[in-house]
Amino acid sequence: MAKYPFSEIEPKWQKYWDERKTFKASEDPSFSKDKRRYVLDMFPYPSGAGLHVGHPLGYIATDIYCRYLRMNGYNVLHPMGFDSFGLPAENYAIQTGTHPAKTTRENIVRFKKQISILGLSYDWGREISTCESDYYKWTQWIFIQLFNKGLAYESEAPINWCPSCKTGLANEEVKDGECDRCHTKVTRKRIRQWILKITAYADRLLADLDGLDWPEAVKAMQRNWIGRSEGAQVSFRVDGMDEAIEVFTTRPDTLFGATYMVIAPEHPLVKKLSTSGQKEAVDAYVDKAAKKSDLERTDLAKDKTGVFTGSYAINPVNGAKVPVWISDYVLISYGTGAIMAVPAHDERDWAFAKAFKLPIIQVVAREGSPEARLGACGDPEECFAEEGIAVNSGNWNGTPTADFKAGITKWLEERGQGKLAVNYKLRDWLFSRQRYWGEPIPLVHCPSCGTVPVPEADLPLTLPEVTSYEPSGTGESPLAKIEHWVNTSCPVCGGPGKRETNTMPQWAGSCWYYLRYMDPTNAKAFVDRAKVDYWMPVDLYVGGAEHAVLHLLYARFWHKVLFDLGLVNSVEPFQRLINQGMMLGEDSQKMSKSRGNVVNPDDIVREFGADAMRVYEMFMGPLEVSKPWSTAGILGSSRFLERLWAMSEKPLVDDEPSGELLKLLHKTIRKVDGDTSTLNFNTAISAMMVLSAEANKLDALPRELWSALVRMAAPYAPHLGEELWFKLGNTESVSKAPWPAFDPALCIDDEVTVVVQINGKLRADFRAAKDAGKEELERTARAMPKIQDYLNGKVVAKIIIVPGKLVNFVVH
RNA sequence: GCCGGCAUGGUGAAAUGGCAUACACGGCAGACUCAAAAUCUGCUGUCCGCAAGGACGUGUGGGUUCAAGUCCCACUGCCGGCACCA
Repeated sequence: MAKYPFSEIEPKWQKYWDERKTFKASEDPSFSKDKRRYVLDMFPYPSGAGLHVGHPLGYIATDIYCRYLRMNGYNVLHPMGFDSFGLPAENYAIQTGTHPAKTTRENIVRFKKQISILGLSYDWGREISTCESDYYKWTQWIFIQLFNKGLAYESEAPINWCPSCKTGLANEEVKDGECDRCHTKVTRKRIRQWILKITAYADRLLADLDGLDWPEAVKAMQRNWIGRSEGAQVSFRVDGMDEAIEVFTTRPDTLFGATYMVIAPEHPLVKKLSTSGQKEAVDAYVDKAAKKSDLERTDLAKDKTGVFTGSYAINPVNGAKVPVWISDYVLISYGTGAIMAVPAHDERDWAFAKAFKLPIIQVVAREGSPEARLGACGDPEECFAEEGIAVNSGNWNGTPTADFKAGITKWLEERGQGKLAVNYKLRDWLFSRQRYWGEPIPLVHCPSCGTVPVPEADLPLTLPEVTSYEPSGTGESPLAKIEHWVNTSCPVCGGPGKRETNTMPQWAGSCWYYLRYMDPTNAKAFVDRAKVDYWMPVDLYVGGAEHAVLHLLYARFWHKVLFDLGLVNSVEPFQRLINQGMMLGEDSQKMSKSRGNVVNPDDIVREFGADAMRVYEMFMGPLEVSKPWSTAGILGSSRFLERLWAMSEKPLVDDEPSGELLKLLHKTIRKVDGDTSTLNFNTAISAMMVLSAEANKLDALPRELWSALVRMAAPYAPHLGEELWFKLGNTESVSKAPWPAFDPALCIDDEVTVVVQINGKLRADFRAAKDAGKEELERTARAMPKIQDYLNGKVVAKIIIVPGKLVNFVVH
């Protein structure tokens, strides 16, 4: 038997789908809301590097699912587009002078070609590309909505700076003190930046995670990243000054143990608190801290450093005078930038107090300890950071931590010296980049009107042509040098103004692309609300886990803002999320050029066909887990498809399949149906393999069985599916055919194997009618000679009988 | 250190608390063939045994249960994330 001619079949059907727009989606009102599905892939950055077999994994999965849904009568929105602003094209432009738009468009063509040979059922009529001005016009428009809502602000605080990418980075883009993209050590730099106030949505970004059908790991990562912590804000009066230091603490119950305070080197009170004697030392320390990178301030510098200001603060609970220190272990960006230090109950304060010989007073004792009963103790030998019972705390002695926290917070509040407070680890989003290839931020700086947005009628504010793409590295983008572009008139007063020269980060375009797919050519609005109501929210979103906090957090933030503006219908954009696992190389290592273990999908398609590659990638194991590629392994999937092809050459008969085979058919439909709907594609394929192997034993195929098998296989191997469907005499795409139905009555076996156990160990089995009663099963089991041997001379203490399954004799 | 996940044959893996290893790769044997490829059939967890059969077996150690890969407790290893966040 010759190999089935996939190299002819596959292009033929791709052309057929393309010409007939088989997968075009429209807002057809005849589909009820519950018969509509929006299935989305994370869109790619069209890199010039080309794909490896792991890249299309998620695309194949969603494609199978969409084809399955269509056959089950759903109206499916399944679009694809390109995240096309980004540094690689810009860096290539710097090297070669080629305009990034040109490189990007070429890469998109290449990318589309490479994925289109896989037979993916996208509605390409909805394709979008974030770097095209008819798209980014609306990215700019949304930015203006954020600006007008007060959610965008300028700042000059020190930021994360990547010296290699020559741009500022958001917190989320820094990993282990390195730039997430290029792994260069991040430094601190003070330049003017645009920041988005994502922290204003921290509580909702956290709370709304609960209702999402997302992997626990991703939800946990976002919860961690948002990092909500509850405590108290406490005010410490500065001795001899009309000033107070505000601190945030999660342990107000340890206030009696606060023996000193620490403010960050950037704290606004640094100058005022420094006494003349300490001024020189303070200035030197602050200067040194400013030069340290975040990495030096954290990972590398576990040894505590600091300097005394010379000033003292008054502890509100006991009036004690405590010294105020400056140290870079306190971060200006968290809480109030100042802490009360309780060395006995905080590891960091403990290390600092030891280093500078500051007093340590224990105020919490382990529950049940002698100290807890006594309410007092001597100098502690180690730091105790857990909860317990208050000691050395005046009237509060004996109070458990939780009660103490609540009580002291109320006590402080009554005296106007504190209140309940919630803090988030999440920082505002550093949103501007000092680079060329991004959306220009549509703002004009006017000397008399301030910063004003570009009027909607003037959007898109397009990128000007430049002669050099090179970033200046000084914190100005290449746009700053284009005078005719920078110099403009103020949209409010008409006077001279200057354009904002920062551009947006790559995340901007991906924050709302899923909305534009619904209405990709709308020139009047970013999306028509009626279309949003038709499709949103996204029912299934599939993509890589690397976006767990970055893209997924940013997009959720923008979506909530759009919701608040009444522009979208849901508080969350992506109801269900699945992270496809990584495809490793044959050596079980991450697939990468440098390791030389990259497998190219073009080669696989040429040798085995796209259908075989699709089926194999889904057959390998669960979608979510990482697994190594095996070119030898694809043979099994290839053989399965070849068997289907060979079976299609057999004559068809109109008789019903024989009893056992009919049951197998219906059980297979039930299995494949269930597993496909839950994306358990590997076990669905396995079930089809079993059915095809059984049916292949016949010389002539029952038409009903064959038709069902072809339709079940079609979402998985769509080209072969169409070919076999037409070979069956059909004249319309199998994607328009109904998914086969199963008869539950035919899924039940008349006779089942019942196993017999002695003390839980399997000793024998027998066949019995499926509905045989307990008495009958026990009688049959007891009658077996082998079982009689085991029971002989033993006392049967108990018999467990599960009808249709087993008989277990418990003996001794 | 904290948070999340994973651990089953030579390999990818399957298994509503009820026959561990379905399906596939690889391997072995056979059929077909002058021969090979392709295809088809059978066998393939480990150990003992000529066999019948038996013992052991899902990272480790405990536990719950008539029965545990599955539930509970403690641990080990690997992967991912966070990490001076008060």
